[in-house]
Amino acid sequence: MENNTEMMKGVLEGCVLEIISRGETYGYEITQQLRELGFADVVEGTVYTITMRLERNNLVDINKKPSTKGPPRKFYTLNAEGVEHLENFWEKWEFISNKINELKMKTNGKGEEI
Amino acid sequence: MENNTEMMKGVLEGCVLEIISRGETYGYEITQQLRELGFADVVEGTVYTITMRLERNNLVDINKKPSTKGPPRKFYTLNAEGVEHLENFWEKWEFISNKINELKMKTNGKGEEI
DNA sequence: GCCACTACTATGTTATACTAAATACCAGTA
DNA sequence: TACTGGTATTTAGTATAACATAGTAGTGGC
Repeated sequence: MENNTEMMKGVLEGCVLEIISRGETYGYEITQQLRELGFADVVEGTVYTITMRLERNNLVDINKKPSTKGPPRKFYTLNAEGVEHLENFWEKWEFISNKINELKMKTNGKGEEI
Repeated sequence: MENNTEMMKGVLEGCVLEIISRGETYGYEITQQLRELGFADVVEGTVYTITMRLERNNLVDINKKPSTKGPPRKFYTLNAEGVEHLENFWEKWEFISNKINELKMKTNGKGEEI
């Protein structure tokens, strides 16, 4: 699929939060998980700007650990605020995706259902 | 619901295309329809920037008609390219919203389903 | 005349994802 | 040793889209 970047705005950060919520992880691994999940062309730079933002907004705790495969990793876990933020994200997602699916389902005329 | 504007990026234009596809309509009416659909805080300025963009990208035909209630209205209909663009939008939406819902449904661990 | 509603336009701001490049650590190998 | 490739983070700059806000204009009712 071609260029989805605009449609990813506002949701990619939520996806990263969700991934972190499942267990301590770090930027490089998050990128790979996103790719496995089907967001094939998400690149590292994008994920790092998000994790940096999460740091700046105090939604994560940080834990630096050495790696046997390269430079040290910065592991993230969600703090209380992060968890709240994530719940909030899913509520927003539910709300908006429902609205859009409603719009999609409705037929012609001026609003009658199928 | 508070601030969803980032999450609307990339989808609002698609919603406007969808509304136009259901019959000739104009900016002010599109705004009201979006509000009725639940996108309560979409303002006129936003819709007009979208319709201007649709014009610029040649996705719509334009038909100016007088109104008994105010200044003339610019009625839009989708042209062939606009229809194609709309179909494309819904494909992207299906793709991305499915991915996100998959992510939402999966539990902890490293990828096992519930 | 004044106000409310209808209707469009234009300017500047902000947030977010992307591009691209630089840096760094380690292991294997020629 | 030097080189390559995979792992891992940082940062500077760009593009895009939605938003806020203000301005312009036409109509009808008080």
